Amino acid sequence: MNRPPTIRDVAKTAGVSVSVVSRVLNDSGPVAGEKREAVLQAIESMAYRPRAAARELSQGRALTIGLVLADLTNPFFARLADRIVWEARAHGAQVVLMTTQEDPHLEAESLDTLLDRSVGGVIATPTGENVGQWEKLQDVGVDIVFVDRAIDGLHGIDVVSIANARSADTATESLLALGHTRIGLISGPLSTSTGRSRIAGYQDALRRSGVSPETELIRTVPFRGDGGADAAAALLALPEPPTALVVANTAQVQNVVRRLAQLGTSIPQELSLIVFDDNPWTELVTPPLSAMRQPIDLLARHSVDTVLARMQGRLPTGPRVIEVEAELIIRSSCAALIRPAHSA
Amino acid sequence: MNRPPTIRDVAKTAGVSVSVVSRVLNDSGPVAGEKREAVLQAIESMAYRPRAAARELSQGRALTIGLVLADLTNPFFARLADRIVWEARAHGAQVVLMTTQEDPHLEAESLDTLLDRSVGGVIATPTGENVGQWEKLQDVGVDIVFVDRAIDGLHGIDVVSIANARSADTATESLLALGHTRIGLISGPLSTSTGRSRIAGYQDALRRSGVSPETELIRTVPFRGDGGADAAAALLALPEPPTALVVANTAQVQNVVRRLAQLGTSIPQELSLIVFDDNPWTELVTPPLSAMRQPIDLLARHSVDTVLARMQGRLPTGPRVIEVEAELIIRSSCAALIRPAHSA
DNA sequence: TTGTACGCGTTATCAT
DNA sequence: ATGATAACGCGTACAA
Repeated sequence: MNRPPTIRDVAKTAGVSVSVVSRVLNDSGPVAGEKREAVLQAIESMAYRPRAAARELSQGRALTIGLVLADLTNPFFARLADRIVWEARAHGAQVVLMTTQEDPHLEAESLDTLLDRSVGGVIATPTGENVGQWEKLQDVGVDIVFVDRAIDGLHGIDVVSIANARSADTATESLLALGHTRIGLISGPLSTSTGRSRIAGYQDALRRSGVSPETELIRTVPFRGDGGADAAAALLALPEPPTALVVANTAQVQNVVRRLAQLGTSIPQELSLIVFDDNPWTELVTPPLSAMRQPIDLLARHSVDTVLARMQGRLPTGPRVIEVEAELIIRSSCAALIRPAHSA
Repeated sequence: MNRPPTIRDVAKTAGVSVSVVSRVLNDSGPVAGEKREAVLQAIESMAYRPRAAARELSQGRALTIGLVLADLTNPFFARLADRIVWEARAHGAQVVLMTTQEDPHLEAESLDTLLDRSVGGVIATPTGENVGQWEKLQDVGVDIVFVDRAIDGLHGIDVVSIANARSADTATESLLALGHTRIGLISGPLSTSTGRSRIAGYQDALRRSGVSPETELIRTVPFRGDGGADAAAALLALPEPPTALVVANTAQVQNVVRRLAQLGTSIPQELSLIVFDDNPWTELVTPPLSAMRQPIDLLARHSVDTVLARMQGRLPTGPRVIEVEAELIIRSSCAALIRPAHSA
């Protein structure tokens, strides 16, 4: 139980004043060469480390990033968290992690807590609610970056995501190229830009091929719950079921795939399938699934870069919107349409 | 950019002194009923929230838990993190997350950082190195709980894990019951108690059935890298390959399964398989894999309970060791041995 | 370069 | 028994 040395201890043994020590620590002013040496020496020998709490208190802001994710059970978010922690560390920033479990109430609580902790910035996958809360955070100067999703009613917030419209377009197009015209789409809530963009991309691809999008083939489901699985089942139960399916709600991929497996739907014979987000297991299932691979490391890098840049005030005003490309990985879950669907 | 109210602001508008406010806040002393009301009122109306940094600074310790995990890419750790964050939140504690990527160097860095942040406690899956660092942490009064793994050379540290020996025993026994006698084992490093215990359990089960454990069938591999996959391949390349395999290195399950899939080893015909840790995808692959399910929520709950209890000094001295039971989930990756192996 | 006030919640001391 | 006051913890930043 040793009391760690303080900056004053260092100053004392180095024979200088605390300000000098602070100077060399943050390189925030001129220090005589020898004095600097003495200080470095003292720091080294005493194994001095500045206390984060003290720094935060005086600066009113911590070099800490609040990471507010939906849940770590989802491999996509888990890997995102892994990379974000990694990137943050590389920049000397810490990450305090919170999960919303897609529950706006929990999200609200988390935001309050982050306020208490006076974090400098937040990277989040918002639930879509709590607009007021987010604004309050902004109001006290916390920099916010939404990653993967953005929500309505909130302006001036940086967003890092994949090119959603283009990705959905690409996926849909590849299915069209195989002769499919009845292509189902399971996507995220319309309250998120992600959901809307993916639907738009899907529709664009369809129209380009002269296929008119049908409402019954588009299902938007919440990020959490059995919605995705149910939607898949419902689509298959349609009088004229789709011959191909795009699961563009990243959070629901697992549920949908599981349900499909339970239903014993033979893939790709009965149904061609493309899922959003490529996981280690997508190639382990039978058949290996074609997937839109999201460059998670890029999402992570850009989010961290953006928050940190904002925190250090080295970003122009006005929201920064970054889109990275997803890549279609072709495996064995898509087949050419043998028996074309009745085109009504 | 509003400056949040301080405790003195609250005291002022409530017409009392700061001590009174502090009293009601932490309920650390008697306060007259009406005054208390006034204070609560003021807090409410001003939306006052105490700054965490100030509290930490004065107390020298934060109600923050450092969570040091190997990596979140592994679904086991990801789900563990998810539950730990959840449990911590339920107790009003925050979690700062760091990953070691199984690299002792990164781990050392993380520990330093945690020291700076004066976290009250740490929950970790240690790499096995940095014994000195861990001791230093202990020395300054940070409470440490190892979860899932424990390491040698470090005493007086609380450990929460599954009953490793028994689990390996159970898995092995179920294979023996199917007639297998040449059962391979891929386990974690011998430097971890986890690795050793699982091997011991495996051997016990074997001996109980009159089968003498053969060294060539036991492979210990590091938590990271291709070791697990290579070990699996090596086992299958043996002159007399095993007819069943237990993958008891949780961190390597993914690698092993992937390699097995690449090798086209037909399961369970050529090889019966039991893996440690049950994931959403273990039942999605073909065939669905039998697995030892680890009660992740219990691991999380007990680790959080333990650190917090320690932090609040309400635990007797002497390390607390908690073991929870894992459960064998039978699916379709194990079959009775048709053509018994030559018993030499 | 140095001295010192400051930020803010906590707690010990003192007065009522 | 209550409430008020001041000192403390520690790094930062500005004035001297």
